[in-house]
Amino acid sequence: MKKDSFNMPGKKSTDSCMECTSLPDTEWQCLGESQLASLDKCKSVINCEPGETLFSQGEKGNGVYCIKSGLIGLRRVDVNGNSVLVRLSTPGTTVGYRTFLTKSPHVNSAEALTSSVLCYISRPNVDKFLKANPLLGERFLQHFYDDATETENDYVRSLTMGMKSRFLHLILVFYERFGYQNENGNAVVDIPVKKGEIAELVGVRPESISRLIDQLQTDEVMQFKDRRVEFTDIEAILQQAGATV
Amino acid sequence: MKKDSFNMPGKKSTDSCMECTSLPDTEWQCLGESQLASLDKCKSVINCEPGETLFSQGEKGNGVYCIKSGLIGLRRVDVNGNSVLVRLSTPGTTVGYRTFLTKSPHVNSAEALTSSVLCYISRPNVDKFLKANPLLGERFLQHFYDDATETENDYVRSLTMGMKSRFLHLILVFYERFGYQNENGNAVVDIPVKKGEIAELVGVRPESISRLIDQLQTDEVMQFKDRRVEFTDIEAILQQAGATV
DNA sequence: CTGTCAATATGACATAGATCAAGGAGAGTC
DNA sequence: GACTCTCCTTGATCTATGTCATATTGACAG
Repeated sequence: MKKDSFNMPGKKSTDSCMECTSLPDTEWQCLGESQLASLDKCKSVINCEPGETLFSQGEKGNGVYCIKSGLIGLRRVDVNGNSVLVRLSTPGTTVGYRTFLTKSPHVNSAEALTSSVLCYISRPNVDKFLKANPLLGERFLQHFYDDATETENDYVRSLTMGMKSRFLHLILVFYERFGYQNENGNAVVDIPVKKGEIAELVGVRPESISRLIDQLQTDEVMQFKDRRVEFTDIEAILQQAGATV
Repeated sequence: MKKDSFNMPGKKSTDSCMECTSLPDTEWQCLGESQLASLDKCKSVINCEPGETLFSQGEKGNGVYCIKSGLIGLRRVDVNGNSVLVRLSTPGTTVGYRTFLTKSPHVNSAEALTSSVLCYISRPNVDKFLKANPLLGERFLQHFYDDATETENDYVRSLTMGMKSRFLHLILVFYERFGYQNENGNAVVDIPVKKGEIAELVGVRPESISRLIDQLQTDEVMQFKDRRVEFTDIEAILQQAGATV
């Protein structure tokens, strides 16, 4: 539909796992060279535009998607149509692996939030590698553990802290992954999602985020320019991200 | 400190796993008779009074506790001292197993909410059984999966639904586990925790729960007598437990 | 039977977010 | 350059829940 700048079907040069810049961040890294080569042969590379769905909640899992680049959101929609972004997945993360731990269908939908490149590995092939290398399963278990712990943290935060703290926490998470220093030596992040998606991540309405950003700017805590955030009062940010205010 | 009606140190008759009424609900059930006999020898039986702590968040895990009877609450206290009951564990559940999946310390504290009887199995012994019977690990993984899914559900509920829906959902969970029909054919549950603990489970203040119960009674949705709840309008309960009202 | 303590209830009030209704503002299209 | 869309902002108002201070109740101790 839109520009296909990232869709270059002919170009296969970066499709090999061994050359993938995200490989070190993946569970697959524990596979040896020969197994990685075999993975190359059975995987398929997928280009996703923002809004495209990888799988939907309720579907049974047919394979996993390893993120090479981009950003994937795991979304949950409840009976009343309320949508929450439960988790974000960045390059190196494999999404959809949970249905391999048990036989249950997907509880969340996965959708591309930015233009993303993914490698799809079908269920039988995943099973093959899991069997061939027990380490792989352990890695996925560790990943699952980390996800679950993080969700539990988010749960507790949602019950004990206000929107402001949760928002600042989220911004700090983005900063950890994507932040840098600008020419003034100030901490800066380019938030990879829309404001409306921030709202879905914090679990509030977009209007509330809008007003909060307003307040943070007049309080000179941080400055927003489009999706670029510059931290002007790091102390306040760190303090309020942990404390109920 | 209090009456020791459940503390009968001399009485060993019900200490055997094979005779434990909760055995069928445990992961340990997959062990054969001989292994269960060996488990009997290395476990120790613990009687816990309400308020007693099994382990605290931040501690490293030294073993697991299998609940024979009673009720255990997993509690998380945040930096500001806000306490949340993240999860309840009923007989048949083994608590503290998470630290066996990875090497991380406990993220929650575990405490007895009612008089409880538990069997403690030390880390080396757990390791021994895990090695001897791979099925045991699988069962714990399944359990972990279910816990994580439930926490994710709670998380979404906390973001999308009001106190009333979350409260009713909790009551229904209690009903599923402990409910029965009374002489009038009405659904009844004896809530196993204090109102203040209900508040911690729902993630609100005790005063709010107090007022909510008041409202539910005048709306003739349910009647409370001490900890006994009688459902008078099941339709309303089911509907509002799912819907944002 | 009275004092004490924990748990719960009640009332008055404060506030965080939701809701509803308009109004910009930027990107792609004609 | 005007059109339309989606995304975002802003203002007015409403409501759920928190807060704080003060009862009440029931269990147990002396």
